[in-house]
Amino acid sequence: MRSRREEYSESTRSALVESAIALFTTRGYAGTSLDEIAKRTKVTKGALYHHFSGKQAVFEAAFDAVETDVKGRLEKILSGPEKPWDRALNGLREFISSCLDPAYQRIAIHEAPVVMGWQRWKEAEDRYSFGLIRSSLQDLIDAGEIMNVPVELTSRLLFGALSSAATEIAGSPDPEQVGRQVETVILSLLHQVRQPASPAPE
Amino acid sequence: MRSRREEYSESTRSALVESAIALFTTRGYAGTSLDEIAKRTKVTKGALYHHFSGKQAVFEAAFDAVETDVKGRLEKILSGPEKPWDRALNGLREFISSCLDPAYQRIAIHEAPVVMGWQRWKEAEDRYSFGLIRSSLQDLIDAGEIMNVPVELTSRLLFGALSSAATEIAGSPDPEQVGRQVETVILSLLHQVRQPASPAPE
DNA sequence: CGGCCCAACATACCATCGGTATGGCGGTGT
DNA sequence: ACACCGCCATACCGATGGTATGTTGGGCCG
Repeated sequence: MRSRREEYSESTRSALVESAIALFTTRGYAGTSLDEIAKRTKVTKGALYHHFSGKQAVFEAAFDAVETDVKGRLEKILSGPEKPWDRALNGLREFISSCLDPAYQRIAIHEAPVVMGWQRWKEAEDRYSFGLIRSSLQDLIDAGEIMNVPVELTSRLLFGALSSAATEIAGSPDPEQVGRQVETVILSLLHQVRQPASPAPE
Repeated sequence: MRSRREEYSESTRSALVESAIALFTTRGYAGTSLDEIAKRTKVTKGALYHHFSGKQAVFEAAFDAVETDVKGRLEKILSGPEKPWDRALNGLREFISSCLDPAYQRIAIHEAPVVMGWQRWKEAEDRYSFGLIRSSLQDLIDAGEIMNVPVELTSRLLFGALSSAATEIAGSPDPEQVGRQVETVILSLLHQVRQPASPAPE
């Protein structure tokens, strides 16, 4: 049972997270003050510190929010009825697309490793988008679609490449076109490790 | 002609940079105060502000130092007498090796994009390690060793993948072994793109 | 219904840190 | 030798993350 009290509390908390996402995205972690976040939410710093233990905690809540969002969309696609290779391909497109979201890109990709520390970031990513990329790769191997590459490491390489690519895409004047280019390059690499079971369809 | 005055000045400046590199590497940008840097160099903040316009400038000087170091080693290898493919291979090994340096990894790879801003970082990287990677790739294409991939974009992907890989290597209990694994995976991807002249995608 | 309790905030304050303004000492050119 | 100025020290300010304490209003018990 949720009392009115708890409703209000949850409401202000999510409002704080929303403000944090907006400000962290535009001004970055260091460039945003807690007073700003509080002011934008129309509460005081006291309220903020009631819900979060500090600035780091606020950031991690924002990180959690954007990651959960992306993870949801990816999971939906990756659990579809298509064949493994097609699911992976759609997942790839969706991930690139997600990386174009300024919030995800700045908070989750760029600032998170620095703010949270690489160790914590890596552990967190295991439960979010990176985890999905890795399991997708594992699926492709299990289905015999591609060669038996080292999953953990290859996932890292892929994730790093895609993250860089996403930044490049977002910074380009024609994101759509560069996006397709990225897809082409990635596929032209992946195609090479694809098992000879199926001859190249395209 | 360098007077004693200038010698002293240059000496303190480089000492400041050295301290900055050490502190930024261990505690990160946000976790390091200018007072600490000054204290470690046995000068005051006044001296620091005489040589640098602010904290950002100190960081960029540190960035410049570590990047110049890596660039020097890479250039030496990449201008060797070997064939393009072998030079690139050696360059790859050297870059991976360089990424294992905690200072280069944390300052140049992780914090720089956040601290300097992605735009400035990208422009700076063009003049350092990324620039060398891109020109190496261009050389391979010019020499007909690999397919005519989009150089700019593929370099970004490579750079991103290698950076992630380097972090993974450095964080592993057996860096040497993971390092070789990275080399294997990268080569197994690139090696397939290596071919007797073939037409290009758009 | 009345009064107590505690979660949910607000207010006031402190320490630290980046940055600035100013002072002084010593090398250097004339 | 004398003035000058680069090199660095000292003192101070405003902003910001964090803390300590005050206040209010909903929930619950008698």
